[in-house]
Amino acid sequence: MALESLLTQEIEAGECCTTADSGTGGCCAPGPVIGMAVESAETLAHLFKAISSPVRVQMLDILSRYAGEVCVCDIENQFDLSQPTISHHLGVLRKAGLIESEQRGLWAFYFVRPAALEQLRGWLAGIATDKRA
Amino acid sequence: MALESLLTQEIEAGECCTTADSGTGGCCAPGPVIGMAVESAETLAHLFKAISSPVRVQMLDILSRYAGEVCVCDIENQFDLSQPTISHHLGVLRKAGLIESEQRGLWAFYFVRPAALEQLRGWLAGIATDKRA
DNA sequence: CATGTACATTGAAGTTTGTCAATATAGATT
DNA sequence: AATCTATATTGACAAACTTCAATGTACATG
Repeated sequence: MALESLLTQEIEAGECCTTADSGTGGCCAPGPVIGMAVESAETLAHLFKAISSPVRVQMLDILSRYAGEVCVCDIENQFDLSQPTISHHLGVLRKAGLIESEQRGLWAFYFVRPAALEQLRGWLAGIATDKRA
Repeated sequence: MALESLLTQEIEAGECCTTADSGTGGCCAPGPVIGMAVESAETLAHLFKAISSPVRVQMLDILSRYAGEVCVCDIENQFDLSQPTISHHLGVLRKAGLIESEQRGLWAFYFVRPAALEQLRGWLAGIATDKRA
């Protein structure tokens, strides 16, 4: 209730919100109430973490442009990194569910998985932005 | 040229791509050619990294729901974390350009910045997904 | 001005991440 | 079978991240 009032009321001097200090020692809203589900946050954060490296951003970019048609050695050549490191980054993206691989003969071909991306798009679309900034 | 051919040609046995070993010792496409600009990747990765923690995902969620109207102490109460830790996470989001703060008397009110979010939305929208998965 | 309150910064400890060298695996070639 | 080639895994180390206690800052109040 603290927050709902905040949205419509002016803040009085001496209180940071309307239900200041409701017994628990805190100044404002009590416990974890207003946030999203914790598991959702963890799932999303895990996906974002997988894309939180420039190398992996570029990998996704490459894989999306040449969907399913670049072998790991092609990807390897785009970076100044060792083969195990490339393999590691692909593994991070794969374990996060963002990409998938298909073995063809001696080579592995990766491609982007739509489902995971859709989750990110959906959440980002729902993040409303303030009017003023 | 290696990759363009890959998209239309079948892979011959014994080669992972059509221009295999063009003198440099590699098997496929040479140097960094097919990827996006490195700075773009770094910028995007930096933004994604800022959202790569469950705490910060929840913070963005809260800030978007109660845009510009939650003080730090409100946010603080939603987590089982110390005040400096909350301040740290807000700082990460702020330094990444995802949120901004406004001081009102004794309290600080944060709100989401549309520009940064739009960058992420734009890139994610451009990541094409393969037909098969 | 002295004190209290909201928030930020600093410093330190434990954990995670990025990277590579070395090694393993598995399919292809001879 | 022996060898070669593409990719994955393991182990190790440095860098970065998360967290908290302690301290600093700035506004507000008595």
